[in-house]
Parts: sequence; C-alpha cells; structure tokens
Amino acid sequence: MENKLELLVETMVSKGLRMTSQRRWIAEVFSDSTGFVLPKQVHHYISERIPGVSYDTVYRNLRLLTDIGILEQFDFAGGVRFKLRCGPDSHHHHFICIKCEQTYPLDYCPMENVETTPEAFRILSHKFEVYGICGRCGTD
Amino acid sequence: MENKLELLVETMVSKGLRMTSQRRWIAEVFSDSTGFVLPKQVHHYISERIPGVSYDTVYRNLRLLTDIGILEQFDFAGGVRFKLRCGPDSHHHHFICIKCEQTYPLDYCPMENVETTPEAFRILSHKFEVYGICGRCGTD
DNA sequence: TTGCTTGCAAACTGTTTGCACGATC
DNA sequence: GATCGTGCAAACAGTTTGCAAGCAA
Repeated sequence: MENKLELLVETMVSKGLRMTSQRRWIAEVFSDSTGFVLPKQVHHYISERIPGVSYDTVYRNLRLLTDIGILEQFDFAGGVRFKLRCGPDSHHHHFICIKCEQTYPLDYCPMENVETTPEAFRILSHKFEVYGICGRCGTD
Repeated sequence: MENKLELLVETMVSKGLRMTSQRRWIAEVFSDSTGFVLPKQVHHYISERIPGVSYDTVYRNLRLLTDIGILEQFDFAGGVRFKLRCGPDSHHHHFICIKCEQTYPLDYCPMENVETTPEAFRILSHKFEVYGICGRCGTD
C-alpha cells in the first residue's frame, strides 16, 4: 500500500505537521492495518525501527493525529485503540474480529430504523459494532 | 425502590455472597440508579456511609458482581463504568444522555436487519448505543 | 470456629506533563 | 535561526495484588 502511506504523509504535511521519522513510521503502521491498534503495538513497531523511541512521543502523535481527523479513537475493554478514520463521506459501521481485530465494513446503519426517541431526547451520535470471529481466524 | 434493593440483596445472598455493609451500600447505589456509574462514584457514595472504605473493596465487589451477572461493565472514554444488568429476558439497547448519563431503553435491535456478513464471519455479540441530550438536561 | 471479606500498603499499567536538547522547515 | 518535536524523568490516575486482621455464617 505505497499510495496509502504517501497519501497519509501528504495529509499530515498539509495540516502543518513536520515530517519526522517517528511520524512516518506511525503513518506506516496505520496504512498497513485496517484494524484497531493499541498504543503499545504502535510503540513496539516503531521501536524496532527507531530504538529508544519514547512512549510519550507515540501518545502525543496518536492524540495529535486524532485531533486533526486522521485517526479515530475507540474505547475497548483492553484499553484505548486507534484506527485510520474512514472517509467522512462513507458513514458505516464495522464487523470486528475479536481474535485478529481486523475490521470489515457493515453498510447498514441502524439509525434508519430508530423512530421513537425518549421525550425530548436530542440525538447526537451513535455506536454500532458487531463482534465475532472472521473467516481467517475461524479455521484455527 | 425498596423492593429493587431487597431483590438485589437476595440475589447476592443466593449466589453465596456474605452480606457485608459495604456490599449492601453498593447494592443501594445500583438500585437507585439506572445510569452508568464510575468506580470512583461508588467509592464516594459508600465512603460517606462508611468512612474509610478502601478502593480495592469497591473494585473487588464490582468485578465480583459483574462475574455473577448482577452488573454489567461498559468501556467509555472517561473510564470503565458499571450498570445494573437488565433482565436477560429483555434484550434491548440504550439511549444514553451524555450530560447526566441516565439511560433510556431502546427496544429496537439492529441485528434484525443485518443480513449479509463477511465471508464466514461468525457473529458473537454486538453493541448499539445512541448518545444525546435527554429532555431534562436539554432545558439548561 | 471457619473461611470469606476487608483494609492497608505497595506494586503496576497506561497515560500525561515540564523541561532542555535536537531536528525540521 | 525560529519553532516544532523528541527524549527523559517524574508525576499521576486507575486498577490489582499479597497479607494479616476482622467479621458473617
């Protein structure tokens, strides 16, 4: 996925970020993965390329990339995870494999069918995720 | 909600738990609330009744009550939260007010409309939550 | 009395902050 | 060269653990 990485890097630069090697490797982590990644995994990946990277650099950049809309943060039981933000044009949800943690798009949005809301409840957002075992992991 | 508290206490005893004052107050927290509660809030509530309760007692019991199916654990951005488990017979989801954190039942289950799954994906569970501002908080 | 529960203290994990040095533009 | 980014160390919050003493059954 060369193009995906380049696109990410360009986006970061266009947002005014300086392109450091740390940030380039972070971009590579997410351009290679369609799943949810732990900060710990990001740090592990980068420290193999840049021995001595610090945890706070990883955290700072994950937060930064989330703030500028490149990443998306999810709160799971095992800790916070990050994932490349899907295009804003394509609203959808995900099937999530609880083994390999890869995600698969789910085009259906349940809000289409939510008609009655509690008295004067103003809807702001929603979360819909389906968990299971994907085909690749199910054959183990 | 006298009955709700008594029912909770009975359930705990029937599961073989000893009824300590700490546990009774924890039961009261959840029989009074339909919302999601932080461990910190539970501890605060109890320490007003039992000065000096320890955090680990709160945590131990919240985990215990979750294990035996009395409570349910949710992972939110602000930390883990607990909530009385809704009856196993009544599967439903929730509207959640992001201000007061009260919950309102949402009877519709989106799984009814999920027909196509990824190749060989075995569905195990799902999460569906609608966030917003409830009527009481919206008038501020 | 027996064994489950608690409180204490300490450890631990994940995350954040201040500061001086180093790198990018 | 000015500014942004990094590494370090330390602080911090939430959570978990081992152990001795306390309490419910």
